[in-house]
Amino acid sequence: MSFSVAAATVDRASPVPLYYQLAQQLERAIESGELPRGAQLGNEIVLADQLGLSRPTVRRAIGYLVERGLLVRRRGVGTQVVQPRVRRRLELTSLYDDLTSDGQQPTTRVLALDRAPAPDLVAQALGLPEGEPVLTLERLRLARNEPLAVLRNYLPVDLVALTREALESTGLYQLMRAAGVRLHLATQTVGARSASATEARLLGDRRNAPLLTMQRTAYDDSGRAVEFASHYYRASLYTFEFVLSNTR
Amino acid sequence: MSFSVAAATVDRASPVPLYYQLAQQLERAIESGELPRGAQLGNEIVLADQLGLSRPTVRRAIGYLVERGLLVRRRGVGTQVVQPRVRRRLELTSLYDDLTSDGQQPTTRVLALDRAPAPDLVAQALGLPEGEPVLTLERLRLARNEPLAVLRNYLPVDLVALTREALESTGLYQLMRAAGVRLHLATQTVGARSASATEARLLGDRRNAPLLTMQRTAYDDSGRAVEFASHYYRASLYTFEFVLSNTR
DNA sequence: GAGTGGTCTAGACCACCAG
DNA sequence: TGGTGGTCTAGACCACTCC
Repeated sequence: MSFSVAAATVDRASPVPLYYQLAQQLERAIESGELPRGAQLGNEIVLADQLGLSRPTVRRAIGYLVERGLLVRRRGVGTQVVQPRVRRRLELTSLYDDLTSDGQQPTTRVLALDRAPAPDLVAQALGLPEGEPVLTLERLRLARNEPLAVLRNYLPVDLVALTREALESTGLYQLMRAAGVRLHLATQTVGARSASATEARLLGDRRNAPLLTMQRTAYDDSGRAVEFASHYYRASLYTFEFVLSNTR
Repeated sequence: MSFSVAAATVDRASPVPLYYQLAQQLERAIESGELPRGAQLGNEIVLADQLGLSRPTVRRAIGYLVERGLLVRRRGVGTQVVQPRVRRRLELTSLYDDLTSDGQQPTTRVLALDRAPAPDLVAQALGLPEGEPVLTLERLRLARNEPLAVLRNYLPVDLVALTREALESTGLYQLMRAAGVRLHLATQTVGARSASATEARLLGDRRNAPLLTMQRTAYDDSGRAVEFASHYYRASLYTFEFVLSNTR
């Protein structure tokens, strides 16, 4: 059975690209179960016709969802829904955003917020001279009143003005975006280690408890390094999930 | 200074898509340092002209590299090289492939290879009835003669014929590909925990040593689940690295 | 205003898969 | 053999950035 996506419509007056409007509508249809696992999407040319779009535009929308693992295309066969229960692909979002959208009521305690000379590793990641002052930030993140992670971030001093109040009521990435920083790219390293006594105390866990660690360098759309982060999470409460796909 | 990519050529007789040929040549130029960090790529229309390609084809090649974090495009400005020292994006490859390409001389000891009823978690991941027999596989992976990870895999019984010999001389994914399985998509969860006494003994590490864990369900291009894996790695020897990008 | 990438179109031909 | 996606072309117009 080939599903008709007649419900989809695009708004040509909107500044949002047509392919993206279509992709979002398809994504919603998949997440709502309207397009169940295995559903055929129907051939691209007909689809384009129904929507009043060209085939390349429709293909681009489909390609976006294929890339994110929601659809599969097979030549001679068609396009099908792969994953009804979608895990969101690990995206360029913050822990705060993720917890909020999961309804986990994140809270934050600012442990430190000041300017300090950049340690070697940080200076190197941000492309600054060693010892250059950087905005240095340490936060304890809790979810449902349970300590979850310690977040250490380093930012160029001129990037964004931060206050304890702002940081306790929202996420760092939201503040950066509000300050006009457009995050574009990040490289991340995920590992594990045992908690030191200090780390264990902060997290309310036992010494040597397993920690999940993440280091990240984020770049804006000009290629400038705008953030270095070194975080650790209680492994009993947190994991990273993501989708890998093989579309050339 | 705008770099001329006159060196690039495409072979129209090749079955490899033109955009992909171009993308690979650009990637090599970036990795070799021929296109250093910050280099301008030069305008798309001229580039297309020089290469004898259409602009959409050139854009597709560039878009592929933007997606992988090697290039940045800015409207009104141009396309630049972002990352000279590229970390390979976490891709749908096996640990064996990764170690081989890093020159780390992986070796494998097969600890178990048999058919057994699928545990609940495995049956659910593979979409099989509970207790259905599955190919069950446990391997110890070493790099430079040092124990690195224990790999446990579960596969549908009819998928591929495996022998201890084959598994000790190459990677599982290579064997699956050779058997005609086309891996297309995987969902992964990365976490951490402490090693049990048994796990520690296998890895030659101490009890309670931190482990990095990874669970993966992989699908072929028809959307069929073809592998469930539950692996653990010595955290002192292994990390996951990947690039996140924000191209819609 | 000049130059860049961002989007979109309307075709064309090919490769693969199923019946 | 017919239908599907995969690739490619040659344009067009727009939005943004910088001078």
